[in-house]
Amino acid sequence: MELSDRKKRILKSIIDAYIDSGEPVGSKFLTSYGNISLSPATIRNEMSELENMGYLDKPHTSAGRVPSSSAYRLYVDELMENYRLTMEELNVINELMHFKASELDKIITQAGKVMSELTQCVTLSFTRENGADTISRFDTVFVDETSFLLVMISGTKQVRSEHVKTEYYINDEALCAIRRVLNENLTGITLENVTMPLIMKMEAEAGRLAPLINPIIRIAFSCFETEGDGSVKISGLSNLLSYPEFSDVEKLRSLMDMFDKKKGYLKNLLSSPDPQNAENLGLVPQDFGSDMKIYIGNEHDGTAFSDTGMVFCTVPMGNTQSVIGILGPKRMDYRKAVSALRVLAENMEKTAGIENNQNTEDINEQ
Amino acid sequence: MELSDRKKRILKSIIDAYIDSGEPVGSKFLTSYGNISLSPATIRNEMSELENMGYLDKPHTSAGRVPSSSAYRLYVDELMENYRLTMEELNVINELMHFKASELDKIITQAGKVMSELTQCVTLSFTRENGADTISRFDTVFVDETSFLLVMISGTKQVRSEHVKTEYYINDEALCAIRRVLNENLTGITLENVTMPLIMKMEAEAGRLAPLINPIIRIAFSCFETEGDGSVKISGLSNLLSYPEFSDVEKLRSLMDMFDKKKGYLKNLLSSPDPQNAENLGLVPQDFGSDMKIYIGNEHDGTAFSDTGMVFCTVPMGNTQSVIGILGPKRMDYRKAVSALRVLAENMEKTAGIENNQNTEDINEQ
DNA sequence: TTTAGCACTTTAACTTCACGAGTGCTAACA
DNA sequence: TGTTAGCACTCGTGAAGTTAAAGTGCTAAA
Repeated sequence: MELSDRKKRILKSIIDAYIDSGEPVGSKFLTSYGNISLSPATIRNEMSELENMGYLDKPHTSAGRVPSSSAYRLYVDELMENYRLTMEELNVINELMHFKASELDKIITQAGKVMSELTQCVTLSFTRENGADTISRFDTVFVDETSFLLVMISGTKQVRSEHVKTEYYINDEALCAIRRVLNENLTGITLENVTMPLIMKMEAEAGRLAPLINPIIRIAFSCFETEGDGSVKISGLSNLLSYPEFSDVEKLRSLMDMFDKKKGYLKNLLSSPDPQNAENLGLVPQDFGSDMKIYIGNEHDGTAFSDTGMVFCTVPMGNTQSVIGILGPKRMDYRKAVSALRVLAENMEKTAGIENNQNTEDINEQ
Repeated sequence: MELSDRKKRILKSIIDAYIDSGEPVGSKFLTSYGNISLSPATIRNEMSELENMGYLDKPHTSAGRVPSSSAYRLYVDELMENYRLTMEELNVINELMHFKASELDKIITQAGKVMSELTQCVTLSFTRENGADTISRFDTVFVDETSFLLVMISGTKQVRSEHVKTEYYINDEALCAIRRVLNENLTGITLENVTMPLIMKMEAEAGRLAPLINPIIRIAFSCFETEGDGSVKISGLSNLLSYPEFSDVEKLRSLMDMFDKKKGYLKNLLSSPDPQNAENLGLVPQDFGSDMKIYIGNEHDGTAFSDTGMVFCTVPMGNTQSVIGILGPKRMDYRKAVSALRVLAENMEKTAGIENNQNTEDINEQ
C-alpha cells in the first residue's frame, strides 16, 4: 500500500517532533506542531493506519506514537528536508579549514571535534589505509653517533619516518651503506616477499651493521601497516549523556565498551562498503547520496547499536581517504548531521588539493 | 588527639570493607570482617569517636559509616597494606614490555590500556613535553618535485619530521639552499626570537623559494610545540560504569566533559608538581613514595573530581618523561593501583635504557 | 470524510505503611 | 575502667494503593 501524501506529511511531523523532544508524540500535539490543519481525531485515524503499516510504534496504550526504524529509513530517504546550517555553524567549519596542520591526521581529529560539537553527537573518524603499499625509496638522516632517522617513501608517495636508536656507532658512511642495502633489496616488495635468504643477503651486504637489518625491516614495514585499534578517533562521547535514551547506564556501557574495546569492528563498519558488516552490528545500511551513508539501528536485536543512528561519509583527501561518522540516538538530527558532513567533505576536498596553500596565502597577506 | 592502635585497625577495616562493597559499613558487620574481636557495641563507641575526629561520615542516622576524605588520606599514608600482584597480573604487565614498539607514544598508550584493565579504572596517560627546546639542526629529504620531508633535531635530541608539500618546483639544489637558510638562521633560537627582520633576511637568502620560508617556520616551531589536547590519552572509560557511584548520569557527565573538553586541565594536573593545580580541581594531593602521588577528591566542592581518587606516577623513559594516572571512585583500590603502577614504572625504566634492544635480541635468537 | 464526545487504558507521581538496619544510650559486668 | 548486652529511636527502602494526566479507539453526528 502506497503512502498518501497526507500520511507522509503526518509521519514527517511525528518524526520531526520526536527528534526535537524525544517523547512519544500524541495526536493533539501534532495539530499545533507542523502545518497540519486537521483535528486530533483525524490524525489519530491516520496514525493508527501508519502503525498498522509498521511506521509507528506505541510504547504503551496511552502514550503517543514513536517512529519505527522503517519510519526513519523513509524519513532519511525522502521526507527529510535540507537543513540549512546557520552562518555561525558554517563559520565553525570554515575555521577548521584554516587549521594550520600539514598532517592529515590532525585535521581529521579536529574535524571530529567540530562535528561532535555541532551535532551534539559522537563522532568516529579514521583515515583509511590503502592496503598493500610498497616502499619505493629509503632515505636516512644522521642524528647522532647512535641514532638516525629512517625515512620511507611509499609507492603512493606517503612519507613515514622513524627515529632508530641503536648501540652501534653510526656515521655518514655507515648510513650511506645501510641506505644502499635497503634501497637495493627492499624497494617495491611486500612483507611476504621478505624471505630469510633475502635477509641473510642484506646482512652480508651490511657488514658490521648486520644486526641492524632485522630491526629496520620490522620498523619499515610496521610503519605502513594499519595502525591497529588506535586509528579510530572518537570525540564528543559526553554529548550522548544529554539524551534521555542514554540515561540507562547499561545501554551506555554497551556502546562505550564498543568504543573502548572493539574498535576493530567500528573500523570494519566505517571502512568497508560491504553492508554485511553493518548488519552484523545490528545496523541497517542506507545509501544516501554520493559518499554519504546512513545506518539506522535495528530495534529488536540486543546489540550496542540497536538504539542508535549513524551518518557517515568518506572524504577523499589527496591520496588517502578518511571516513567521518556521526553517531547519536536513533532520533538524532539526521538533517543537520547530513548537512554538516556534506559541507565538511566539500571543504576538505577543496583544500586537500592545495594543502599548504593557506600558508602561502598568509604570506601574501602580510 | 592521636589515634589509638585499635582505632586505626578499626578504621582500616572499615575502609577495606567499603572499598570492597561500596556500601556503608555497620558495626555488626565489622565483627565478622577484619581481625577484630570486639562486640558491636564497643565498635560503635569507637566509630562514634572516629566520626567526631572527622574520619567517618554517616549518610544518615541508620546507615553504616563511610570513610571521609581524611580517612582515605590516612589510609594511603600509613594504613594501607601492600597489594601483591598475582602472577597473572604480573604477566600482563611483563607482556606489555615485549610490545615491539619503537615509538614511545605507542607504549604509553598500551600501558594505559593494561592499567585500566588491571584496576578496572580509567587511565590517563601522556608524555610530558620538555618545555622550551630549540632546534639544533634542520635536514631535508627529497620526496618528489613538489614536496619534501623536513627533519628537525632539537637540542635534546628529539627528532621530528614533517612532510611539506608546495606548489613550487623542488630539486636537490633547492632543498640544499633551504636547508642552509634554515640552519644558518633558525638553529638555537625560540619562536619569540623569530623577528620580522629575520624572516625578511631569510626570504632574501631563499631567493625563488622565499614564499616557502614562512610556512616552514610555522611548521618547524609547531612541531615541537605541545601537541594540544590530543596528547592526553584516556582508556577504560567504560570501566567506571560498573561502579554504583557513577550510575548517576550527571556525575558521569561532569567527568566525561572534563576528559572530552578540558584535557588542558588534566594535563596541568598530571604534569605539574605544583599542588595548586590539583586543588583547583578539588583534589587534595598526597605525596606517596618517590614518583607516586595520590590525589583524593574533596567531598564538598562540586567539581567533577569530588567523588574520585587518583593515583599517578611519572615514568622517565630515555630523555622524555611520561605520566600515567589511574582514576577511579574515591573508594578505588589504591593498594592495587599503587602496586600496578610501581611494577609498570620499574619495568619501563628498565627497558627504556635499551630501547630497540629487544629487536637486537630477537636477531640473536634466530 | 471529518470531527466532537466519551469511555477505557496505562503510566507517573504521590501517599501510606511496615520492615530492616544501624545507631546511641544506659546499665550491668569483668 | 573498659567492655558488653539490651532497648528505644531514627531513617531509608520497598510494597501497595490511589489519583491525575495523557492518549487512544470507537461511535455518532456534522
